[in-house]
Amino acid sequence: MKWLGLDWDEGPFFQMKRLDRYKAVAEQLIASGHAYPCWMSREELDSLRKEQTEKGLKPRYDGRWRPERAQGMKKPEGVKPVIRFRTPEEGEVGWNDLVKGPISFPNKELDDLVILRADGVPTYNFGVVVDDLDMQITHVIRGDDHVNNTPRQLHIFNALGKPLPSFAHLPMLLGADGERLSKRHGAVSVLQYREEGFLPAALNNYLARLGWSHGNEEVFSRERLVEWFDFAHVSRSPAKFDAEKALWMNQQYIKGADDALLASLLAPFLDSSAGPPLEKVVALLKDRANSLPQLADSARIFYAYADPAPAEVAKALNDSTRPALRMLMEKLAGAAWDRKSLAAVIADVLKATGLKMPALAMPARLLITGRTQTPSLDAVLELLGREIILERLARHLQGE
RNA sequence: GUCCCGAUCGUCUAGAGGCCUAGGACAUCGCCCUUUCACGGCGGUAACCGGGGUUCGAAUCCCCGUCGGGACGCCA
Repeated sequence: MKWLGLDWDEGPFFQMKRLDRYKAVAEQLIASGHAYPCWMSREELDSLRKEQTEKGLKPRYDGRWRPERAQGMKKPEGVKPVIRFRTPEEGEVGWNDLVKGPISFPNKELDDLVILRADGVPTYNFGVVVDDLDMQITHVIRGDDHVNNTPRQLHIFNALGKPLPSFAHLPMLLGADGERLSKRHGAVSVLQYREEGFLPAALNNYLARLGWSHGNEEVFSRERLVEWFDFAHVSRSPAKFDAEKALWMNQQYIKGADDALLASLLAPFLDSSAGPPLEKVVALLKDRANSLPQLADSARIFYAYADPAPAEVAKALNDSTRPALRMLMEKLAGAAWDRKSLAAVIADVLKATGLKMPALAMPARLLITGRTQTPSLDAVLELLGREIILERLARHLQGE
């Protein structure tokens, strides 16, 4: 969350430190007839569920320890009971979901959920209601997978005589394969995107855009998102994460990022200790990278020289390029070292030899950087410096 | 199996009954720019799941089907 720049107002709070509070609320519910102790064992529950499933029924607790039914049932010796909520058996519960609209469930689909375990630890559906109440939560915004928990929580709010918060259920995120993306399936930590060289602002923007929209807007700042966000435009169906588009978004942010900032972010991906100032290199390259590792890789030509394959060199050097490169080398030895002058030197060589730019620039790139895909030759020359350029050209033209 | 929710280009989406000959973005294809690769510019291919209604008129509303997702724990 810190990496993404998402901050919070208070907490964290630990439920284990609030056990007394949950217990007190549970007792209140028991006193008002909304909850009751249940001594059914896990084994009994398991076989009941198995039976129901085999009959094609929904597996549910049957309410056998409800006070009005437990007459004559024998409490097992020395066993602490769990506390169950007494869910209404008739009617239905519903709410107006901020993103999905009206949703309702028949009460007969629900069962009497456990709210407090025998050891006094609250279960999720009970714990969050107490927490939401105590912390004065106004909007419960969570994943679609919680839609089915909402009616149970609604009942608890009602039993406590408290007003309901607003509920909003956001669509699930699916992986490229259409499989749900979650902690338990296809787990991807957000931090993995940091490792893959995403800028937090880019990921924020992409994620915000996934499942929510504001007309045709694609690239927008966090401030804009805050200004524009509304539940009405949250989509109601799950969305697949598209790595290609995420990368494109990242590229938009890399292009617009500050050179010095980018240079500092590159540290984990590149050793730039020997060579030109990384900031200048970044300025030259940032338009053509969609991730930090990719940017680092294209920057590497300035910091780590790898000899080109001899076969490539042989292909690049022929009777017209060889003398042209020699001429370039000679002129560079005495040239003023700024991009404009260097461009003029290159133009001179082209004029004198009659070669086209690519015919000279491609072999020059290969000899100087070991690669054929680099920024403009004059820019590369300027950043690398005279000494290195002359040394590399000489190395390959030597003895020719 | 039961219940809940959903469905527009390959993907993310715009769309609140006539502004839709269905718009934008990513991807893809072509052209231009060009010192290679990118960036950028221009253009193309490409979608309202199916069937019934309602209406003068439906991508938009209703019903059924199909498909997709979610939930059915003393997990959260």
